[in-house]
Amino acid sequence: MGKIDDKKKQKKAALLKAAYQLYTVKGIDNTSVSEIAETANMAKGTFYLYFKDKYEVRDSLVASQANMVFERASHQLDYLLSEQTPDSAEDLIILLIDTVIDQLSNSPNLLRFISKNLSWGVFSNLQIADLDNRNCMDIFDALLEESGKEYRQKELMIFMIVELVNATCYNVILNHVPVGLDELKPELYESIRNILYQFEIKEAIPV
Amino acid sequence: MGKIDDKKKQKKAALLKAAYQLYTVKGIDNTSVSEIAETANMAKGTFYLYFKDKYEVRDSLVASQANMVFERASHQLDYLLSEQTPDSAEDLIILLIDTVIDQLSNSPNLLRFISKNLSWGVFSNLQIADLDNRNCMDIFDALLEESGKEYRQKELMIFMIVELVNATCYNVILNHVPVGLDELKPELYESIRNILYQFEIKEAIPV
Amino acid sequence: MGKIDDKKKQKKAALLKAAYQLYTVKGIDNTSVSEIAETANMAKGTFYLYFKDKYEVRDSLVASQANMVFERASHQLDYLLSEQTPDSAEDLIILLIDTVIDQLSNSPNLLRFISKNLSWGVFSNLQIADLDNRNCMDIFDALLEESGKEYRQKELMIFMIVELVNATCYNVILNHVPVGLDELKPELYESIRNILYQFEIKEAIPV
Amino acid sequence: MGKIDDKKKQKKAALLKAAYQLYTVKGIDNTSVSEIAETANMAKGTFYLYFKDKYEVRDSLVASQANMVFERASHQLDYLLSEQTPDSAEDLIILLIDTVIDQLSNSPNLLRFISKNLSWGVFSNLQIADLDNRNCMDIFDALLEESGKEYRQKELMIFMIVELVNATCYNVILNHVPVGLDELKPELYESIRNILYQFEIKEAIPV
DNA sequence: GATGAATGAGCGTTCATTCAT
DNA sequence: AATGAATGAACGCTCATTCAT
Repeated sequence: MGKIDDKKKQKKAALLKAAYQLYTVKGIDNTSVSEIAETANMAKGTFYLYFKDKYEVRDSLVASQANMVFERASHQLDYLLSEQTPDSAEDLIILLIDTVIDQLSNSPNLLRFISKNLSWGVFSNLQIADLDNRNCMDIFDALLEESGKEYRQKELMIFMIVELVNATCYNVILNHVPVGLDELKPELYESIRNILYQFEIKEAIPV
Repeated sequence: MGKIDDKKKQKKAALLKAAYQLYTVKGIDNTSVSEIAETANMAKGTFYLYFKDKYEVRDSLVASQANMVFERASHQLDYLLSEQTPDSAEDLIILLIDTVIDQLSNSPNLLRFISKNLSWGVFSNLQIADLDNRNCMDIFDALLEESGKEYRQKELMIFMIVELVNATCYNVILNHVPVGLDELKPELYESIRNILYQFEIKEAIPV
Repeated sequence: MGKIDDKKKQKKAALLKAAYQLYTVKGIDNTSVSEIAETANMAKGTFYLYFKDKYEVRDSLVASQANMVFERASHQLDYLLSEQTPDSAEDLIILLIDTVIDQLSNSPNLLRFISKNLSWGVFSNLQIADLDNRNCMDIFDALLEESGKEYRQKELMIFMIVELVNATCYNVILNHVPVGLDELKPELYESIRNILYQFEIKEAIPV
Repeated sequence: MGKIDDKKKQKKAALLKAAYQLYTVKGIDNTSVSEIAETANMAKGTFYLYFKDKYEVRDSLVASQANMVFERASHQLDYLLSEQTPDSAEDLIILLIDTVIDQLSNSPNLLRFISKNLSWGVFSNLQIADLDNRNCMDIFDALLEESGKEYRQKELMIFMIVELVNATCYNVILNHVPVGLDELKPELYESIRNILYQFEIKEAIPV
């Protein structure tokens, strides 16, 4: 019985893989169900045994792809931390963001796909399988916790950081305007530090 | 005959209006030329007398809509300045952005449409008819000039500000996550001030 | 399943038949794919499962129809030869042409269709399935070989004969001008004999 | 009033000229009324003041173009006769055909257009304006008369000659198969002489 | 007479979806 | 479970024709 389930999972995976290739290259609107099935070496009708339509496939893909990015980023972060100690929580967060950006800059299609389809609502609740199903917010939270500092309106703060990163990287990586990624990064990270500082709760100085 | 030209302008305007309604509600990919023509109370063929295809309509709309937003913002800014003097160039820029945001928050469809279709390349070169065809960058530049301060990498700075505003407002206005617009604004404006400060060239303090 | 393949062949045959009817009556330019599908009692989309467009159907038809004519002519010739011996190679060729003409005169639509669409290039290379895939030229060649006579510029000779037959029969059979087929035939055959004689290599008379 | 009639004739002529250019290059089916009017520097609606549809234009063109060919051929023949005397009526006819062929070989579009659209019925009754509105048959007749010889079934004879010339030249000039025009001509003219001889009424030899 | 804006039927083609096998 | 033939609605687009100006 597990064998059959395996086969089904393989079919589903093949469809997802095929769809991802086509979506990122041609866009979802120019991709037909026929093409997805054909690319996955299946008959057209088989597609409908696994997905309602091509939009359900997209939703499934967005979640899994974003998942992978964060899993890889998390592993990369662990690796970096094993080698060197960062100076601060801010450094940690920027390290995390940096590894994410590097992944996206190596795969423009992935960036395009995620940026177009990943809303804040989905993102903030994204469960990361490898990390005990903690979601993205939890991960940021944990990093902030370790700093010993207090922040107000944490979700808004992370939201602003994430949107700033996403929006600027989208243009810079995909269109190379107005500057290159190397030029963007230092300014972007400086701005992130500023945002973090902006939301930091400073202890009243005791008289 | 001016009469005929008038009629043609009306037809074109009707098509643009119809297309705008449909694009904002259903997206351009799910809007057909038939629908646009029907909504504009015309025969399908008439559409093709005025536009090559639905994408030409979109491009025409993006430019004119963004144009309108900036013209209104500019007028609003002039009006506000006639009533009160801002304290600084930073205040001016934030005032400008604030009027833009208010417009967009009053018309979510407009926001959705512009956000989806206005790339940085188009935006930075957008000619504003009412302002002697100066483009958006020129307007920002002029505001910065008046401050008496010097900034490095102006284009990158403006790019980061615009993208931050656009991305955060898109989510907040359209999806009301993670906070409301009233909550976002003060933090957003504080971040903008920080970005401006970040790029400001500080004079070396003479010993 | 042979069953499914059978059904597909039937569908294709039905489309070919429908297209042939429409092409011969209205011409290919005035025949739409919709009509072909409708005439064949199919949905429009089904057409595109079997043919790229209406021109592919035409090419398929031209080949098969011309094929049929020549196969029937060949069989008819065999039959006639079993009953009576022709006096000469010229007689054989004229017999062959006569059986072709008779077929065409019995089916004006076939004549119209073949004449309009069968160029010399296609004709001269037409493979006749029943005759070991020999092409039309081979068949004429074989008949000429048997005569024991030698001909120069055989291809040009056959070309002139075929074109003369085709052009005159087209008018006579379809428009009955300037004479009837019965009146044309003897003169046409006499002309063919003359053309054959014209290209015959006569042995120099030894002194 | 003649002025107005002149203008009308000019418009009609412009439309015919435009249509001829388009028909010969793109074929009548791929030529739209819009294009004809546009090429003739007129509004689309004006076309319909002069012709019922594009097919009426074609019919008008076929007649006038064929007319021109024969007028030119006739003039050319007169000129040649003024320089040298032909040996016989057969020579005359072949000279006439030769001048026609040369015209057609210089203008493949004209050849394609005439061949496709000129049926024997139209041809045989074609009135040649310059030659006292005698038709093509009359011209051939006159040439044959001068020979002093008698021919039976003159119309059939001319029909066979014309069709043989037309069909062979069409392929040779437009497709260069199976031989070139230079190779075709001597054999074609020899065949024409044979056809003329075939229809010649030979006097019974008095005992 | 001349115009050209407007029409809308019709084209070729695609494709999501169904369903008999 | 898997197939893929069949469907037919809908698409983008063209164009002959009309008619108010």
